[in-house]
Amino acid sequence: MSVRKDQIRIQAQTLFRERGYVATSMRDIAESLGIEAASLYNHIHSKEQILQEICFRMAEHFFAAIEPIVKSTVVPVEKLRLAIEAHLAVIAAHNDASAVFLHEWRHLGEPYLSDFKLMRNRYEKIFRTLIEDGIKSGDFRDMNIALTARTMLSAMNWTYESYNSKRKIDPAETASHIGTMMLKGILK
Amino acid sequence: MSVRKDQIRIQAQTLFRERGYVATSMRDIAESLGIEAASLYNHIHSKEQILQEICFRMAEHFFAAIEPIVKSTVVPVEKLRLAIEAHLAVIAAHNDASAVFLHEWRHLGEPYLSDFKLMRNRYEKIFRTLIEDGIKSGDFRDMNIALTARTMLSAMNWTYESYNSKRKIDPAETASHIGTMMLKGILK
DNA sequence: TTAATAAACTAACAACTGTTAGTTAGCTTT
DNA sequence: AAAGCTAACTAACAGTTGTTAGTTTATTAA
Repeated sequence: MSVRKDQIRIQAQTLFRERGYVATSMRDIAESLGIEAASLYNHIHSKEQILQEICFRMAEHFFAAIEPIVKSTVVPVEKLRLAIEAHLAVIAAHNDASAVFLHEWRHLGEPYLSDFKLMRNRYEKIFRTLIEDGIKSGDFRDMNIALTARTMLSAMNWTYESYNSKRKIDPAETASHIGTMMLKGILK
Repeated sequence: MSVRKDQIRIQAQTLFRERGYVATSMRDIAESLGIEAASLYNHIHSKEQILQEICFRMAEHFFAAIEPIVKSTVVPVEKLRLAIEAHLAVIAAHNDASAVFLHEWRHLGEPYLSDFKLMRNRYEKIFRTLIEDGIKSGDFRDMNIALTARTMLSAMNWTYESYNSKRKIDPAETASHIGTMMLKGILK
C-alpha cells in the first residue's frame, strides 16, 4: 500500500535474514529507517505482520512463476527443467525475502502458521506431480517421489546465500547447472 | 564431562531445534529438566556455551565420519558415494543436533563464529576435492566445482527433518537414493 | 561426627522486548 | 485562515531476558 510500509518490509527482510526474526527488534528495524520504534506502528500492526507479509508475498511469487509452466503442454522432462529454472529465478530476484521465507516461517503464529504449511505442501506437491509425470512417461526412473522432490527443492533453496557475497554469481548459470544436475540425476 | 551437563545439552538441542536458539530461554531449558534457570549455571557458563558445544561436537562428528574415507584408496566415484553416505549417516544419528548445527551457528559470538566458518569451509573443501578428483579421473563432467559441492551438501542437509515425523523413514534408503541421484547428476 | 562438596534453591539485577497513549510538527484540502 | 490528516515524536507499560549473589539441602570424605 503505502511507500513507507514497503520500506519497512524491505529493511526488515534484510535484518531478518542477517540476524533472524527473533533476534531482530522493532528498535533495530526503526533505527535502520532513521525513526523511532513507536513510529513503525503508524504503518504496521505488529512485528509478526511484517513476517507474515514477507512470507506470503514470497509464496505468491513462487506460485506465480510456476503455474504457467505447469499448465503448459511441454513434455514432462522439459516441464520439470522449466520449473526448476523458474523457482531459482524467483530466489535470485528476491534474495533476502527468500532467506526469510525459508527459515523464519516457523515463527508465524496461528492461523498463519497452518496456512503457510498448507501452501508449502501444495507447492511441493506440484514438484511431486511433475516428477510422477516423468516417471509415467518413462523418462525418469521409478523412485521415491516425495524423497526426490524434497531433495530437489533443498538443492535449490540454498542459492539465495550465493547472491550475497563479493563474488559475482550468475543466476542463469546456477540455474542451468542445478537443473542439469537434478535432471541427469533422475533420468533413466 | 558431568552427566547433568550432558542432559542440559540434550534438552537444549531439542528446544533449539524446535523454537530456535534465540526463542529458547534458559527458563525453558531449566523447565524441561525440572529445575530452576539459575541452577543451570552450576553446570554451564552461559547460554552460548551450550550452543558452542552442540555446534563443535557436530563438526567433530562430521570430520570423524569422513576422514577415513578421504584417506582410503578407493576410486574417486566410490569415494564420493561413501562420503555422501557417511555424511547422511551422521545426520541420521544426530538428528536434533544436526538441525541446530545447520541453522543456529550464526548466533555464535566471536571468536567461535569465525572458527565455525573456517571449519565449515574446510569441510566443504573436502567435498570440492572429491569432486575435483572425479573430474580429473574423467568420471565426472567438467563443471563449477564450488557450485556442485554446495548443491550436493544442501541436497543432503535437509534430511534431519525427515526423522522427526510419524512416518518411519529408513536412513539407509534415503542415503542410497540421494547418493545415486547426486552421482548420476554429475557423471559423464 | 565433622567438614567439604555438589547441586539445587530464592531473590533480585539491569537491560531489553513489543506495544500503547498522548502529543506535535508539517502538509494538504476546504 | 481553518481544519484535517499523516507521520513523526516522547514517555511509559508490563513482561521477559541472561545472569549473579547468597542460601539451603543432601551426599560424600575425613
